[in-house]
Amino acid sequence: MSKQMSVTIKDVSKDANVSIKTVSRVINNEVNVSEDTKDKVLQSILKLGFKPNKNAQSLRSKRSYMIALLYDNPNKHYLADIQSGILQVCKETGYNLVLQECNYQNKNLGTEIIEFIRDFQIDGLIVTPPLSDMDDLLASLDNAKVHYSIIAPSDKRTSSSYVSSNDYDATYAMTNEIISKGHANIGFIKGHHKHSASSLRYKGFSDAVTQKNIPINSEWVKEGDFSFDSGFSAGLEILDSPICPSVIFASNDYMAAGVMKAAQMKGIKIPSELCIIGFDDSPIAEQLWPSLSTIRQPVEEMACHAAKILLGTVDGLSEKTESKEFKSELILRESLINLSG
Amino acid sequence: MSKQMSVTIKDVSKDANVSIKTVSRVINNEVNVSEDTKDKVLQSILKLGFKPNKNAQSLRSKRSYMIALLYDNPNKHYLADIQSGILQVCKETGYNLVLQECNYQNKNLGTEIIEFIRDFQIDGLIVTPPLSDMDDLLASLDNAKVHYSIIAPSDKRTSSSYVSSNDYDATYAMTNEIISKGHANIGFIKGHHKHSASSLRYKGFSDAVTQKNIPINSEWVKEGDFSFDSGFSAGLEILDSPICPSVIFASNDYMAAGVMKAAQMKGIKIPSELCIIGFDDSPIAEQLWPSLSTIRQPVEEMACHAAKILLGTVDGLSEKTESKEFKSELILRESLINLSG
DNA sequence: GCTATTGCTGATATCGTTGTCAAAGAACAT
DNA sequence: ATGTTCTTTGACAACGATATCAGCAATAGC
Repeated sequence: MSKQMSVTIKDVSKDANVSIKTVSRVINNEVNVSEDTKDKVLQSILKLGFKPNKNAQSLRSKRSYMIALLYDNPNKHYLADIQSGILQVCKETGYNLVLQECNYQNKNLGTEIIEFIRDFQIDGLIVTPPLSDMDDLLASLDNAKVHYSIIAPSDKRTSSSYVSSNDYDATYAMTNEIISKGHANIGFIKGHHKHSASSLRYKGFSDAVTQKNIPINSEWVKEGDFSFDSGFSAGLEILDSPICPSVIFASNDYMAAGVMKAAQMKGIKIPSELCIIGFDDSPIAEQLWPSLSTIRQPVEEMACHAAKILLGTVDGLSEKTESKEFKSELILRESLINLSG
Repeated sequence: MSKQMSVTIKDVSKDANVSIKTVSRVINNEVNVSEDTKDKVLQSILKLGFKPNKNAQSLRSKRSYMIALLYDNPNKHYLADIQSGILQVCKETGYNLVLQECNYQNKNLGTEIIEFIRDFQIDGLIVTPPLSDMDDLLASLDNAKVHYSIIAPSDKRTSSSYVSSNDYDATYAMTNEIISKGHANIGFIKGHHKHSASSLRYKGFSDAVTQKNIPINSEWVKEGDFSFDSGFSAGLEILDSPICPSVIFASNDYMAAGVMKAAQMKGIKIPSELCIIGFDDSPIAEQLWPSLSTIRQPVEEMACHAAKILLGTVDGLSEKTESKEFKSELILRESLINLSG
């Protein structure tokens, strides 16, 4: 059980009385190995507890069984969800996940990533927002023939694999929900301008109100950056307007939480005097009081799928998985009620 | 610039007109290379843009330049902070970080981890709570001569490297702060019983009140598991008592947030009718209204230090870094005020 | 002046796999 | 019986680095 030196392919080949190449064939599930020898080899592998040395495999076959996650500082819960989604798939397939924090303002990002991939023979990448929309980065990757899959790119690319969510449809639907509750004075806080989701979410909102002939009051539309603080200050500004909206729809839950704090500090009662809507269904949504109406995205599932796509292309063996758009779900909680006035 | 094939040590040796071993010597900063040849080789390396192949290095030298983070599902912000701390050091030193999610109830954890390390030739581990206190796991690691450093173990081990925080002192100090504000009816919500921090924090609290001759009302002491929900239900229970405490001290901010929601739902005003204290200074502490008094631990810094310790032992070259206890800081915000009644 | 030590260098084996290619044997067609 | 194809197998090179060890100067010690 507690062997000091690890068992190599050579030991197996001796034990099974075949050549090392044949053992290699069995390990890699190659064709043209007779059932008999295959069994024999598998027996020996089991008996000796042989595990192929990944570094030797990588060196020879130029594959590392490692994929990397590229991210730039999105919110931590989002990142954590992404990670667990990917790790699930990794666990099943024997791959490992390496983290690579990036700075999207870094001019040499493409070059550095490619260097990193070469250094460690990384088999593939999963790219998360806001990197998902950096065309030059993606072009570099394409150029270097790096396998990757993208989470939530702004435009559905035909060239590469991605998973996306229906941000537009979701905000559109939520806006109609708000309107159906009798609200007509609606504020909106946009997300970080570099994230493609920001414009999609705003468009879903603005299309919905426009179609119902509700005017957009520009005083009630602010731009944040998805952080609590930006939501807080945007909230303060909006609530300083001569006339306040009866709803503020923030592009994510953290900004919504910021708005809630701003309102509470000003003594504005939620939801009776002001309704608040978020996006993402972060844990905080349920933890606030009153709890936050929001839109749930299956982030973990999306990441899971992105990993499957990636490994499908990397690992010829597993079946190919297709790009997919995930559907969001409206979560109605205490922070949105019928207009009382 | 866009070489198709990568440059190998052989190419460098040809270009510099020395043996490959000499190039290897230069790469690894070995002694006994004359300045002249060293310069020559460095020139060639620069000129050709040579980067050693990590897999070949690993295969031969049994080092992977990868360290792994072992964790079991602590809260996501905590984990994210830990990750960024480690990644900082990794970036400086050229190491990479691999994630390894564990289940502390897994009977074979030790064996599996060691297998994982062997498979990928992982150079070292950073162990986070609650795994930090699993003696059998640590024993397996010791036994297999795995390098590791521990974040926040319960007892300061002499054998291995660790970073710890002064949980006991911090809760002790905070409790005195509470008492000095005139409070004598104090509730406490313990953390997950498997986390060593839980007992330390409780002990800091109980010692402080006992020393001031303040009795502990067992109805006001509940056990949670560090989650929002557990704090919420513990909060509800405590606030259902015939007499309510004037302060509830929760062992982390999430549970404190749960208590806050429970109080708000019951119409109890914070902080005038109930003060709430948390621990960790999670982002949520500042986002709540009223904002939460809490204790700040330099988690990221601690992780940073743990990584330095680990790499110090793994990588003989860099200087050794010592185990260290980090000091926490009391953060006093709106949720704690002088007893008004 | 002769041996011992030290500093620097290179030829070659080696790590543990996979890739190449050729050969042996079975199956089939002529 | 002979040639052709297909399946199964193994010998050996290769991946790109480090380790070992030996060799050759140059210096030190006596």
